[in-house]
Amino acid sequence: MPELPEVETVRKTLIELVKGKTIKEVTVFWPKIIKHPVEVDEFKTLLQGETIETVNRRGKFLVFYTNHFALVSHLRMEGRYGLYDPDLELEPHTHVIFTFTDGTTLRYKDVRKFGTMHLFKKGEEESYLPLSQLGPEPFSKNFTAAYLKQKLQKTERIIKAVLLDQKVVVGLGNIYVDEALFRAGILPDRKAKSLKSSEIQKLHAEIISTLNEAVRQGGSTIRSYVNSQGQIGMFQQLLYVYGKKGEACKRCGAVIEKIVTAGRGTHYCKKCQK
DNA sequence: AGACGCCCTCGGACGC
DNA sequence: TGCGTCCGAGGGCGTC
Repeated sequence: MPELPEVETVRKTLIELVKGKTIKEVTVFWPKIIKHPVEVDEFKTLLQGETIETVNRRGKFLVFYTNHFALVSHLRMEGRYGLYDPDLELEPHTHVIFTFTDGTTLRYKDVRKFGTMHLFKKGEEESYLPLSQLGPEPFSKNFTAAYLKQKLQKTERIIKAVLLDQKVVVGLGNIYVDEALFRAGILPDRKAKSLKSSEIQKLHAEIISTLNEAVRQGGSTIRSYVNSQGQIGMFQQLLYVYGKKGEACKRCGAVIEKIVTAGRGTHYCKKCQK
């Protein structure tokens, strides 16, 4: 389930595979992946002859830039990109194929068909959903403890729900929210409002350091995540609570609990987190 | 403002 | 034990 560290790792590997390639043809087997333009034929036609200049990331979205367009792609849980020889047999769950003028193909696979693609004229992508409402990048100077404090104080929601909200800060999903809250020693179902300044400072620092370490490790491979060159991440070895229900806490030895809160499976240590 | 349903598939859990 | 069935997993957006 790609969150910021996984998407960043995909971006780094993907850019090496596609930079400078020119699109000859686009094939779409599952049109519902394409959210904009509404007509899939238009999506295919607009991309013909376009050359990929770079691949950026905004939150958990990949953004492919061509001469004239920005292709905004979300992998959701199981979306994957890979470069293939055109005569290689199509694997199951292949939904979109970009065929390049050099004969290679970029294939998008997604078992659950949850992923999305939006194509906009370059420069317009930030003005429309899905990018228009996003909060600051966690590594940017705009994401300060003071900013986070202000966001936490004016909501009735629990802290986990707030951290999952991409309008507040981008990049955190279920894994890294649970991990950052563990590292900060904060229970996931605390009211966001109830956090003290010292706790917010700690949480802010742990969000950044957790994501930073995960990026350095190439992300976490929990179920199926691999980067665009088929390599798994290594950060799962450094997880404290996510997916550890019933196991001993690495810090105190207490049993890791799992509850459902904010509509998500939520893991925590009742001794380390207050 | 915030909670909830929907999208989608399949592997693992569960029951007989 | 083996097979069939069911449901949890999750991000973002539209709706209430």
